[in-house]
Amino acid sequence: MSNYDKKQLENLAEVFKALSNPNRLKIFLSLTSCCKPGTVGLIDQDSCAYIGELADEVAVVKSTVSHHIKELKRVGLIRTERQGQKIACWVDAQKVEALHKFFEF
Amino acid sequence: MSNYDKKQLENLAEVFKALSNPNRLKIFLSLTSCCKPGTVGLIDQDSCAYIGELADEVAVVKSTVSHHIKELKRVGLIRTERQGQKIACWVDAQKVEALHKFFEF
DNA sequence: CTTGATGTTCGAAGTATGTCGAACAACAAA
DNA sequence: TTTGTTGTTCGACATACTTCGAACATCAAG
Repeated sequence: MSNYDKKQLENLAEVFKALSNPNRLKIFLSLTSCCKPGTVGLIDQDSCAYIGELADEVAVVKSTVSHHIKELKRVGLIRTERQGQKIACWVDAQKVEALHKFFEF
Repeated sequence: MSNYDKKQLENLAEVFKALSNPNRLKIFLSLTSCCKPGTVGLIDQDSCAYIGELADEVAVVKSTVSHHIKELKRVGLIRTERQGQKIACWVDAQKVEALHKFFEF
C-alpha cells in the first residue's frame, strides 16, 4: 500500500478527488448498483445508465451531471459510449479492483 | 457497494476528500508504510510517525502538516496520541478495512 | 429539412481549499 | 524558571471547485 512515484500518487489523488464530491459519489454508486459483475464492458440495459437518468436520480441539472461524468471518465472510474441519442455510462471494473487492492492493509 | 443513506454518503465523500490532496495522501501513505499489520493501536516506534518527521518527508511546513493531520483524523483515517513533546500518528486499520470492503465489486 | 430529445460547452457567481509565516501553547530538561 | 523542541492556531492570499442557466451540438423520427 505504499511506494508510489509522484505521478502515480497524483493520479490516485485525482481519483479520490473525483469521489470526494457527494453528487459525483452518488453518480458513481448509481452506476455500480446497476453494473453487475460479469456484465461490465458489455453494454446492455443492466450494465449502464444515461445522463438524464442520473440527473433525475441525483437531482442536479443535466449540465452539472455532464460535467461530473466527464470528470469521473477523465480519472478512469467510468467509461461511456454513445448509443443513438443517449450516452451510456458504466463503471470501469479494473479501476475499482485497483482501488480495492490499494486498501489492502 | 451501494445503498447508502445521505449521512453515510457524505461521510464517505469526506474520507475521499481527505485523500484527494497529494500531500495528505503522501502523509497517509507514509503512515501506512510504517504501520505494520498487527501493531495498529499499539503505539511503538514501528507503528507511528511524528508531525515533524512527516513535515520533512512531505516537504511542507509543520503548520500545514498539522492542518492535514487534523483533517485525516477528523474523518477517521488516522489516530493520534501525545507522547511527551511529540504527537504520535498512526492509521486506523478498521477504517482502511471499511474502504477495502467498499471497493469490493 | 424540421422537430424534439438528449447531452455539451460556456460564462458567471459563490464557496471551499491549500499553503504559508507569525504568534502562541505544551512539554522536557536543566 | 528559563530554554529549546514540538505542535497548534490564526490571518491572509491565491487558486480551485460546484453549480446553474443559456446557448449550442448531435442524433432519430417524421
